[in-house]
Amino acid sequence: MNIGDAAKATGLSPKTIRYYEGIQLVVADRAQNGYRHYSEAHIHKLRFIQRARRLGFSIDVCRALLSLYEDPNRASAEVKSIARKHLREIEAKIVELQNLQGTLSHLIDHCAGDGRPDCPIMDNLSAESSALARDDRKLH
Amino acid sequence: MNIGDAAKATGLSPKTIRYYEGIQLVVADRAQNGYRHYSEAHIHKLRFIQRARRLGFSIDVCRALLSLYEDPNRASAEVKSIARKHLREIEAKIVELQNLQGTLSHLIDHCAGDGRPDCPIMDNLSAESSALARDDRKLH
DNA sequence: CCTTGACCTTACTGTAACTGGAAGCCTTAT
DNA sequence: ATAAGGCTTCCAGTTACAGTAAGGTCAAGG
Repeated sequence: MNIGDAAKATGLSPKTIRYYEGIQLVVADRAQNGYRHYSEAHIHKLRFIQRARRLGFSIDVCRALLSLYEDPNRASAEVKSIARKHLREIEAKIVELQNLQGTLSHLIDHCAGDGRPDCPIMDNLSAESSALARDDRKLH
Repeated sequence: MNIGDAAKATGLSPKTIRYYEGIQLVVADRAQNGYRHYSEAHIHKLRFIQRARRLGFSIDVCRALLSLYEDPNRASAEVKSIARKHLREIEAKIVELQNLQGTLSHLIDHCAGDGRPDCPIMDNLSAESSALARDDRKLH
């Protein structure tokens, strides 16, 4: 399998697959002409990584997961611990974004959105004290 | 005001303030000795940017907001539109993360987390068909 | 006067995870 | 023979900075 076929088989782009080789994540064999050659085992690894990336795991964590994947003596506790850490980070990010969402939608709701310059959003950013600046404090 | 004081006054680091000057966002005056000098107007701008960044606006959008901030003839509709676009992006990101959260916490719940290698998380990543791989499909 | 320490300056590198593009070789079909 | 498409490497760009090095400046103290 050449890189183009490997790309189709894994849902990754050839660019990405080359990048993964560059960082020693999945290193292909080479044909006589210099072309990369991918076996089924390579494809499995790449697919594994693609799925892990889709779940938001960083490349470094993918590397760790991949080595656990290939370790028949792994403890599922280790995998679970990695996943839990990732989950906590995702949850923290969600909370952070929800706070932004609350503040922003509140400001947007109070902006006339017409041709005049007066704008609570701007007032908030410039932090002139205003009714909305005060409201914003309540959001915390 | 030197850059250190400006940093304290705005909550930004000197590095960040220099970076903002490098990208022509807020350009300071210079003293005879080459030191940057910040007026109250500079501080206001920097504070404005700091708040906008805290709300998650990109530097490019901050630039646009800043120019609206300084335009006495601005229409609040324009500000509102920018903010709404940003809010939509935040909301999309929240949904995306919540999907990850759902999938991950589901997988984690079904992982024994003991010393044995069997692990639904790994099964999901390697996409061998399993009860949990099937469960995962239901999550969509 | 000299030193010390706290500032300030520029410039370069590194970060995450790729994507895009240039220049050129290989293969296959017409 | 040539054109199309795929492959190769290498370099640059993305975001928004932070770290570090090498060196100039300033105020205070001995």
